Amino acid sequence: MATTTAAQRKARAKAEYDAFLAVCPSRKLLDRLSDKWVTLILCALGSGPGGAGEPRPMRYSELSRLLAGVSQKMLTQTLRSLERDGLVTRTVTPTVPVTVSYELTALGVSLHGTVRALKGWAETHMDDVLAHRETYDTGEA
Amino acid sequence: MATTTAAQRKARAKAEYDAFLAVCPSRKLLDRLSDKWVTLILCALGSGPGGAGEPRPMRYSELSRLLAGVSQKMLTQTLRSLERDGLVTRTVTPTVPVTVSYELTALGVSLHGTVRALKGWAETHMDDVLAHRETYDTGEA
DNA sequence: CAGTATCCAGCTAGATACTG
DNA sequence: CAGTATCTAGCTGGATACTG
Repeated sequence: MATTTAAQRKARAKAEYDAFLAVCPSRKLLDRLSDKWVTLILCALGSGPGGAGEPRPMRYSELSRLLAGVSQKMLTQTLRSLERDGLVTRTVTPTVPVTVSYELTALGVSLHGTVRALKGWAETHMDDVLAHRETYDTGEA
Repeated sequence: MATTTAAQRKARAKAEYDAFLAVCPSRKLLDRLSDKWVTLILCALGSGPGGAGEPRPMRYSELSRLLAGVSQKMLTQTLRSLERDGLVTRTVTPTVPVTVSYELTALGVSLHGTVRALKGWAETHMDDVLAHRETYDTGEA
């Protein structure tokens, strides 16, 4: 029997990894997470019919349409990395032509709130940031 | 007198900007926010003595020591962009040698919780991700 | 439909040297 | 201390063409 609960192990994990340290693997993970396409894909796959946080399976083509401007290369590459990291699942249905569906895992769902907040912040505070930039830029002239 | 409250304007802003659209300025803002150093700097400046969320002024050299591995160029560049966007303030005290202090603005504080959550998620779930990667990689062999 | 493969322009970011 | 300036290797990501 385990002498530590899952919650205890989580707490220990958080204490042991420190993204401020260059050598820490969590630094590299943070770097991967800090990606425009990661944020947008995770946001998209987490906007279920019941609202935010609920997983919503999406096809490759759906994603490619929703994430305007993403290249095939970046979409595929990002989805693969998310699959590798256990954040999304990739399900192939052998229809003709083939159908591929992507869905958030439990791990992916646990991150969804944060990336959604990031996207939401950018949209909500766009005007503030724009105003600050203008002030800064005219002051520098 | 204004016929709309600040809260109403915020809601409208959020509705008007959509980071899923390639042409939307919030897409570019999201891209800037999606940066390893932005996340770490914002985390650092928001870890006040009373805990998370409380602004904590830091000197350039303090930041450079805490964010292990950051180059002078990246630190300065990132701090400048955060200053331009109104997320941090830069205060120069004319001592000899000069002392420069960076501090989160109210806008910066409003983003702190999210970036801290991102950093925390990476540290907490590092083990899960690592486990998934191993499974994925051995399966591909 | 859902990719894979290849090429390459351009930007990024590290290293290095210098300064008020 | 807190930068600025410069150079460049190499990685990123877009464009393009092809496939099961």
